[in-house]
Amino acid sequence: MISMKELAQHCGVSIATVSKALNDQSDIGENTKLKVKKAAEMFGYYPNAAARSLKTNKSYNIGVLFVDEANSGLTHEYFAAVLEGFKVEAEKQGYDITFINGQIGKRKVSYSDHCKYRNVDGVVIACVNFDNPEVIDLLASKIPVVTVDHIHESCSSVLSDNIKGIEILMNYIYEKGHRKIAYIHGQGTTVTKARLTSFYRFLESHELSIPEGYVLEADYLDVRQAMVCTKELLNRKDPPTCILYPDDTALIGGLNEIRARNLRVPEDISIAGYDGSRISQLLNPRLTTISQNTADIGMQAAKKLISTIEKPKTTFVEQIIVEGVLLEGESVGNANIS
Amino acid sequence: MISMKELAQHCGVSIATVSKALNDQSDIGENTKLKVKKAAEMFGYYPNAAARSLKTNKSYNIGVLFVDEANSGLTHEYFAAVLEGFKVEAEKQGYDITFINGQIGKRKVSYSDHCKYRNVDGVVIACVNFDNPEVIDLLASKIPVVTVDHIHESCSSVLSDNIKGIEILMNYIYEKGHRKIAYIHGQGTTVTKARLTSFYRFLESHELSIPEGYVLEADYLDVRQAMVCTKELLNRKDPPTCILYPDDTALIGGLNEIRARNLRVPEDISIAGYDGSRISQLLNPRLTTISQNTADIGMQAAKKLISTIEKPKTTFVEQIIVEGVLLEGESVGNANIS
DNA sequence: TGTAATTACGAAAACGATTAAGTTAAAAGG
DNA sequence: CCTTTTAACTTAATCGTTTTCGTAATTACA
Repeated sequence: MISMKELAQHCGVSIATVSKALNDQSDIGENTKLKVKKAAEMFGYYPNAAARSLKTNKSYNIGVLFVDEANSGLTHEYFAAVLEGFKVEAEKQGYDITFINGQIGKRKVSYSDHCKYRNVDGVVIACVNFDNPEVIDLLASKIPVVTVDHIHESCSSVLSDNIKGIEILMNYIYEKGHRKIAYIHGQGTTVTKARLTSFYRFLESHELSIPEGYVLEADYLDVRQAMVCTKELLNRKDPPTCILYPDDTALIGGLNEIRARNLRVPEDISIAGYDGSRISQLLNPRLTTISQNTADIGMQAAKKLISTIEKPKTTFVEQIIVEGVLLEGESVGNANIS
Repeated sequence: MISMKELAQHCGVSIATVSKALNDQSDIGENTKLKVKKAAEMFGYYPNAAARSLKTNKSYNIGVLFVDEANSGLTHEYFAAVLEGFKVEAEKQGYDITFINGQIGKRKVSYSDHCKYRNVDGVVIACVNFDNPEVIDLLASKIPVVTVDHIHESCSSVLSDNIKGIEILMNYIYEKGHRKIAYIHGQGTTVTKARLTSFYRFLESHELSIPEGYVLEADYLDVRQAMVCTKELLNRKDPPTCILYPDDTALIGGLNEIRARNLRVPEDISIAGYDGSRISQLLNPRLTTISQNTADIGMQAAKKLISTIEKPKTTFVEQIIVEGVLLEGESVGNANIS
């Protein structure tokens, strides 16, 4: 409301002095600084973001880019949770958050142009499709970027530890005596690759071999596809004793198919999810799943991005791996060793 | 990247001409306009948001304020879905979205100061606690506001039709033969009041009377409290034949309690949720619930807010009511009329 | 005491847009 | 043919900051 000009008048100094005093510049006397700061406090002065941004090329604003082919946006439970963690940390450090999109007014522009238009200091990208040319374009730009769950050579990323996640999960399942383990996995993405690799690696290191057709593909969060895959597995002559799902939601599709056949979980068949979503712990039986520490992932992303923004010279590009934990529910039981 | 100055040089006109041409002002010749616009297109020119905002006091930026006591933020499924709807519509109309919070840099400020700092053109408030003095302060400010699920005399609001929602639901339940209907309702908020009123009104108009203790209070989304309430109801000598829950998530607490007693839904007892959340349709049995049209609520809020911003004179304060629809699942069965 | 260095501040030019007011040239009017 | 309108620009001020450079006053030093 009140501007520097008025503050300056009140303090009997020039505008320049006010600016410098508030920014703690060295060429202002201690008592002047105090006087100005007190007046600013009194009048409830705060700088005009636009003016400051215009002059300094710094907006204290961070862009968030999220595009998935399903256009789920904020309704994507995992992403929303990560973003919430990101938001909390960013705000703590004095940054605000603005969504990046492909428009300026009525005109269609690229994501990177939108970022420049809003002059965001950096961008966090969490999106399924990193092949999108516009996303690639943004990654190639000068704007500091941190990606979530995707590795790119030019920027830091925060990754949920999918390798270890599957490892922990498989280990638990193995210990329970399961040997006939099927994996309905998600599609595309770095995440899928990591999990699948980890899955095969586990099999290998434990000298397990699974029949052809035990590894199936279904979209993330897609209940119907998971159901179809489950049906396929259960129809086999050699059905698995345990099925891994791409995520907790998809699992429900499988669960419904299982129940439709009057099979009990975990007595007749074991199932495991991924994500540690809210419902996973509300279902009956409670799901055994890997809980991704979304709040931490978000926080780490914010910390890294802000560090990249503020100390570009001393911040290196790195991959930050955030471990998940096993949520031991009741959906994986002891295998009937027959 | 390229500024008006450079555009002007290229076109051989003054900066003012460029500005006016791009803004379609009447005192610029048609051919000049065309020339400028073409050049702008060619060079990929877009205005500098900060400069424009500074000069015009318009930011094409909308603030989003969400504070609930649980600090669930974006992980709040209902809010996230509403916000997504809001975002889509706002972006379509050329507005960006920024989260409002209580900080500028390292300093604590009020929400309304934060809004002024970022110079947002308007704010959408969706929060449980409208008694928060800072929220009241913001509502009292000059900034255009639209609230979601809360009525305030000075601004428009978009409301899920809780009156009708409960009415539809009760009607359905009634038609199924239920007469002993219990209601575990949420706490505080305008929403709760509307639903509760509608509930009682229905009873009255159908000359139903329910025993003392059939109406209980439990926090929204609180699984444990819902479980406790359910326990209390089932322990009665005259247990209800149908229980309404504050929301689909809380319902799961009740469902678990019901299952723990080896009761079947809906054969032994019927239950109904509220929200039409994603899981509600994944559970077995599928929930009978009221689906709130979150995308529409968000869209309406955005439309109203932008209209208030752009045409303050001709836009009136109003309450926009968005109807929900009954999602008929299998959780409400025919009452055993005994 | 005279000069150099230091301290504390102010004047003014940016940043990139918008816009009121001024200017020129052509068209219109008598 | 001269004056008035109108059309089509340009000039320059402005939004609220930051920052470079300049300057006055004080202090340090020989």
